[in-house]
Amino acid sequence: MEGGVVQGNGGGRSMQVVAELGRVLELVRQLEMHMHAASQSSSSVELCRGLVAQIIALTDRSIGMVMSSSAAAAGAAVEHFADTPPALLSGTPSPLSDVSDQPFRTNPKKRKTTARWTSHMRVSATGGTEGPIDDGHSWRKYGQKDILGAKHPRGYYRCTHRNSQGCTATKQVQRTDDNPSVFDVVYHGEHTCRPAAAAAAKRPHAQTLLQSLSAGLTVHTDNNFLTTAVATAPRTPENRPVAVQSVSPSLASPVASPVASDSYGLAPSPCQVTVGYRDWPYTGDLQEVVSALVTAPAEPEPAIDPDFMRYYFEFDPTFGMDQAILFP
DNA sequence: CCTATTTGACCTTC
DNA sequence: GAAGGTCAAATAGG
Repeated sequence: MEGGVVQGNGGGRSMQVVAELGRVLELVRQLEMHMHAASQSSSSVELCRGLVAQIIALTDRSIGMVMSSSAAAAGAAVEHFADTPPALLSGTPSPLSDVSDQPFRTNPKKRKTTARWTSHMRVSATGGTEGPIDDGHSWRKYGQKDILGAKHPRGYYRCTHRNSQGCTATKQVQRTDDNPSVFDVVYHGEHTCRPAAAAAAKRPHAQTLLQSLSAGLTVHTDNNFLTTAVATAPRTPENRPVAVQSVSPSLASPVASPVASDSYGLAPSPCQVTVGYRDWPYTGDLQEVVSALVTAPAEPEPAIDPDFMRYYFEFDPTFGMDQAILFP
């Protein structure tokens, strides 16, 4: 196993949901604003009611999109269920959070496990008969169990470095009933092992990494290198796409974003940035990285101060990006 | 020979 | 007692 390749999820449906949730977020912010004024004005109360109705409708629609895409997920790719580590969550409970607490299938007789699930995702394998994706770690199978009500047995894996390095990470892999080439994978615990030489050797070449990142991010340019990056790539817990991990030298003038989850500012030019995946970072010149990642044609750019480049990376923590920009 | 997988037995929890 | 999770001896494969 471990020879499979993550297939893209098309991105279209995800992007729709992202757009919908973005509007929900905006409405909630407006609601919060008007709620402060609501005690003094009856028109604000009416406004709040209207906003609540819109939020409910949008949320319903988003949930519907997710549910329908899950149902139609035959052969499709990666579904990342509410697994983002707490530190990365914006504090809003996910409507899917129930799912992560119930690995694989709901079973009233199933014993409760200690709440240490770290990740639940659905992955598909190319070829159909191979195991799910190689997630960058080496695993050793230590058991298999037929599960009541499931067509396929569940495999139990632990980190190969459990004995040598005391790494306690484990995962469970099970084919879904609907589509045998689609696997449910539950990860337990965090890897504490050092990546072996073999794993390090799997690191893609810089150009490959950038190409992969380019395929996984929707990046737009606007005037003055204004860019927007939204992660759409399938990801594993170990390798979340990261828009920008760090900027060096540090920003000349970080600017507070009008939207809390966004970050933008002026970067000195030349400037080194680190992008890529959590375990596979790539550091390069900002301009080079941006041009490598850009998928939308650039607007004609007005003259800017050659010593600075303005950049803008949209940051959506719910989509598994670790961080947008590290302000000094 | 070494390492990984298989599989029945055993353990834990409900 | 049932179901899920883990252990460890037997086996397979390089």
